[in-house]
Amino acid sequence: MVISETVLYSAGADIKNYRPTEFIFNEGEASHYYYQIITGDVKLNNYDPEGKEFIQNILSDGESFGESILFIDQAYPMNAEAMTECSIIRLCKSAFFELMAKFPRMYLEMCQSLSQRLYYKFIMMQNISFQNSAARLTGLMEYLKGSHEDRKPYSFMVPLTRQQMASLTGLCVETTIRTIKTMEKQQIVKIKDRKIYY
DNA sequence: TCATTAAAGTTAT
DNA sequence: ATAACTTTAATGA
Repeated sequence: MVISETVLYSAGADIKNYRPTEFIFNEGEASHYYYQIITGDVKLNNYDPEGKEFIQNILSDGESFGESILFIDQAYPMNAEAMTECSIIRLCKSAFFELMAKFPRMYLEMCQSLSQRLYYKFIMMQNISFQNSAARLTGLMEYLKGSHEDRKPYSFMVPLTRQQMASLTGLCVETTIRTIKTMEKQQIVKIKDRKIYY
């Protein structure tokens, strides 16, 4: 979902800047804002009691977040944490709904955006229940490559660290590394300068 | 098959 | 320099 910045400003939005590792909102809090990233990367995550992170999603420039909970009266089920220096525009709940009411076209786009998120969640849930590390990782890479033009093998550089891939698939880093290595031997991926090409 | 632990090398800040 | 990331190896569920 991308709403033009001018529209957001005239609706009363403001900008907030965040430093890496800073939380934009926390699990358990009530949701009050629609957030849209101007620049930077944000991850939606959870930490289990032992402190191990599970990343729900990673978002970048132009993408929005937090809106899925805006429609219901529920606390956030995850944290939003800045991964880089971030400039984020936010619009409060009431103004957001006024905007949606005023521009049906925008409302439709919002539905499409939510649908897209749901699709991602569904795919990833299936991936993770496929009880085997190689399948989980290919599933993740296949999804990421989906938003990429070139379908050829090795044409897509996975824009994630092994650590992040592990946190997205619920695997541990070491398993991720080993699995990627055997996948390289099987010619499923190529590795160049530590970057993974799929 | 995978997580965990530990130890060490590498890269980024 | 120091933290973050990557890698290898041993061990156990």
